[in-house]
Amino acid sequence: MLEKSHRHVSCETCGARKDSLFGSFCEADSSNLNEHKTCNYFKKNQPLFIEGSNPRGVFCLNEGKVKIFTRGEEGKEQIIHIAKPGEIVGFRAMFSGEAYKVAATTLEECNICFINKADFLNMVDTNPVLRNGIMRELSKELADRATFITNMAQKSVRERLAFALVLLDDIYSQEMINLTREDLANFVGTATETLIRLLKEFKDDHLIETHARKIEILDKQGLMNLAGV
Amino acid sequence: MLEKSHRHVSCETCGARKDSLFGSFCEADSSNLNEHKTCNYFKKNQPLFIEGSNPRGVFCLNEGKVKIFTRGEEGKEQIIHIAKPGEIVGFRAMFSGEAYKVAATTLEECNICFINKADFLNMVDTNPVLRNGIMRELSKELADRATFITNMAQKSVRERLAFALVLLDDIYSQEMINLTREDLANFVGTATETLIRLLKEFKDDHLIETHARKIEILDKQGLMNLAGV
DNA sequence: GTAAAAAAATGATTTACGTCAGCTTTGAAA
DNA sequence: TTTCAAAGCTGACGTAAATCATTTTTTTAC
Repeated sequence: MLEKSHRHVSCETCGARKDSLFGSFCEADSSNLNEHKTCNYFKKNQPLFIEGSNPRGVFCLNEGKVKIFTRGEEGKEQIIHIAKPGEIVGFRAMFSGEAYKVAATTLEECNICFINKADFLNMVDTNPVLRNGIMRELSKELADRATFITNMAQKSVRERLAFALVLLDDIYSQEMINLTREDLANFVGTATETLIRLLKEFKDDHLIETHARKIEILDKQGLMNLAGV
Repeated sequence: MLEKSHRHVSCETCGARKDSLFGSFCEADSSNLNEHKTCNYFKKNQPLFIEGSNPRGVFCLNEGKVKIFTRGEEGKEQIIHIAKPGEIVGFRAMFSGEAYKVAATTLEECNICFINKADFLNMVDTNPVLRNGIMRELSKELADRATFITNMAQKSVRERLAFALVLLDDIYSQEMINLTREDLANFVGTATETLIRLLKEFKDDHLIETHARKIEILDKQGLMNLAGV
């Protein structure tokens, strides 16, 4: 499935681009973008960047998913976001002038384009539509994270898991959710054992079904009710 | 103390401006800003804006502090940030094109300037230094919130309280921390009773002293160690 | 296809923290 | 200065969820 896409993808014809911040690009912009990007294959569990390193450019997901996470004291991951094709990863640190505070690692085999810092910043500087898109994106994410914080503070693990499954169902759209139990626990913010026990309860309640690692959502509305959304 | 500042403040001479996103403004910019702002007095516990309302402009804090919060299911507040003089509040929603996802309420008597949306956006559009400052600010806050989420997920209430007190000590600089126990609990993400019990433990350990509502930090390094920072 | 390693699952136990209920202190307004 | 509601504090108690230990299943790599 990745076989076919494990090659150079042109921005002009990239299906993922249309959903991205570059979606509004005219032909000239797209072709310019295409000349300034490189196209790379990443295998599963391969880091795009790690905490503390200096940003050299941005990553544009063409195929596959990427987890964005920080590490707590004992190195335990807290997954902040899971990025899907069309998303641009790593652009926040372009503007802060600081090293990465988060890390990004592939969750599956991925096809990812890279645009170096100078080229990207130049595009942002000269393209008001892109710039506004980025500011809108930054603002929306800020609001999302406020909700995330509130959920962590006030909801039970059961409610947060239900909420996470609903979010993941959108991210994985037609596919089934395919994360290790540990990654899922690190997204929900709980212990792996607790997560597994709750998944079983959700199965008993016919909200989900599991196929080995994969999770199938049977009753999305039921999960939303449980999550209090 | 507020008496003297409860009047029109000029941007050209505003002490708080120098620490703000408008800090780099030249004389012409400052005077332009001054003409486009209104200066308002807010009493304690007065909302600047509430969740779900539509943004009409931004608020520039000249004196006093403001809490930024969301509400969970039963209306319980989760404080995301406490803004101090020099900070500009409410500018994120300017770019997202959505209603406020958070609310802002004064924590004390405040002197706050208001710049309406069109004027502010015009400044952002025409002033690259301001714009870059805003993008930097948005990015940094995004990183801060990732840390916040991780703390909520992985740290104990005791650790989070220690961390919060260290943060608040910076925000309140020379003054003592002066928040209701409930607000402090809503910042740490815990129950008021639990917060009070932990404050007592911190007192017993000579990390803090309380003077009625006010909290004095005795051993900041000790708190940082406890917080794991 | 098989072996080894990694991940998932289950059980037993502990505890940090939330909730409820009642009492005391504080500070704003009359 | 007095009053009274709001805020602060304390104790008793229950439970959600973490931790640790072990077994079973799945995945990976040869």
